[in-house]
Amino acid sequence: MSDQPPKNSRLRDAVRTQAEILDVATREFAERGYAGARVDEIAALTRTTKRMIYYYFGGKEQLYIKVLERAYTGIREAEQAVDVTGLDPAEAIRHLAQLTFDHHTEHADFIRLVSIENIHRAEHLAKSETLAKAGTPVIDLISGILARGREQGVFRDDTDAVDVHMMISSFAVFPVANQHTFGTLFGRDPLDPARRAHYRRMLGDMVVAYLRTGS
Amino acid sequence: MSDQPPKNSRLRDAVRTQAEILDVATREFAERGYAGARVDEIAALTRTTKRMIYYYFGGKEQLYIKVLERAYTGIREAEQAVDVTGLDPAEAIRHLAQLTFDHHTEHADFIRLVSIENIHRAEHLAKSETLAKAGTPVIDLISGILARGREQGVFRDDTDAVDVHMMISSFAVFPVANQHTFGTLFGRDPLDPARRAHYRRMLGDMVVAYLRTGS
DNA sequence: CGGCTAATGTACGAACTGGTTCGTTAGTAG
DNA sequence: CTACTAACGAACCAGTTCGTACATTAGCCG
Repeated sequence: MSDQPPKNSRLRDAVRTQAEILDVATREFAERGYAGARVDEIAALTRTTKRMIYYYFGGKEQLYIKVLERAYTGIREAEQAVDVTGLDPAEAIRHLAQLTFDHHTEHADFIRLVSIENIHRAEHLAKSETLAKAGTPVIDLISGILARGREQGVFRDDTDAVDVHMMISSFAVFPVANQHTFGTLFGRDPLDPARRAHYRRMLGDMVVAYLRTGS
Repeated sequence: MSDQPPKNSRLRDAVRTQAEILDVATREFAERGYAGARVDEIAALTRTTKRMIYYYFGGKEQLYIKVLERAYTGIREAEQAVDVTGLDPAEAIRHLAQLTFDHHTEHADFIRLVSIENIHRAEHLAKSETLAKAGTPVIDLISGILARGREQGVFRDDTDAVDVHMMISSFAVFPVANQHTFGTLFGRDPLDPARRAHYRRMLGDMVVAYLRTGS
């Protein structure tokens, strides 16, 4: 039981300070949008000062881009971890769709950042070198599933992987992205646990039913 | 060919001034978000001055709420104009879905405002008396179609009108709401005319295929 | 045609906000 | 132990932004 100082006992720790700024900034940008986010507010919620944001990131915009990059990295990693070996095509696409649904409904901040970025016509996304060249593993995965489905004659063949990904994403994103307007107008919280489970099944059924329909 | 002064020759016209402010404000808010929109900019794009925005609307937030109300009124009216008499249930739901798709892809400003409003957790929507109590005609329409479909034994019965509306909306909203991030990441503009027609058909097929699947 | 009021324009100010300047200190290499 | 540098903090600044006070006038009503 020695009293060794824990790693973060260092008063000055570049890595930790940067990580803390990114964490707080992610919340702030997701919460208030790019224009609505306040650099001073981010600094205040950190153990450090505004000075360090400019020291490490250069400015509000560069910080926002880093936040975006980190958020997208999260979903890329989740996608790469998906394994559908041993599943028949219908089971495979359902599995992938429902994992996508789970990921989105569990990462509202990410969805909010994407919405915000679309309001800005993806101008920051375009500026990011990391994200521009990063591949999209999920497309390859879907391509493989679709190919198998067609070989076996169980899937239609007039829709490609990107289209199917869009179909899945649409239904996985909507309850999160439009939770509040939808909830207000229809008096029904789309993320209520029971409803969420129902939508999860709906999504799987929907994608499989669509793909099985003759073209 | 008399030289009668046209109606808008009046230098002072309350109705016209208010309408012009609302038009410009809609564009500005949809373009830059609530926090990003500038009252001075809205005024500058109008034939009148900032003074009048405060005179007629009271402030930035009330103006934004009016903009929201007008945008929602547009889609309400479109929904009320939908007529599916004479169509069998599958045809009817496909028709409605594709009209929804058309409306959304043609009204990007509305979709952007909805995204923005969700970032703000629908707090302005909640403040609007007009919108809070306004009904949602489309739900009744869908209810009727679903009921007929079930009577005829062609539709599953574990999904209600609001759920089906959400399914339709998801796929109709996504290409517009996420046009830029999706386009950037997958190198494919989801609103490209050819693609748009393909997605329109996909949506119809998808909803019908889903509803026909046994529960 | 006189006067009353809705409608309008100008100029300004207080608070906010992104970014910077200047100086300080913790940690470590030698 | 010393000296050097990466890491840091406080105060400040210039430009912006929502909102308002004050002055003015178009258009209508009797």
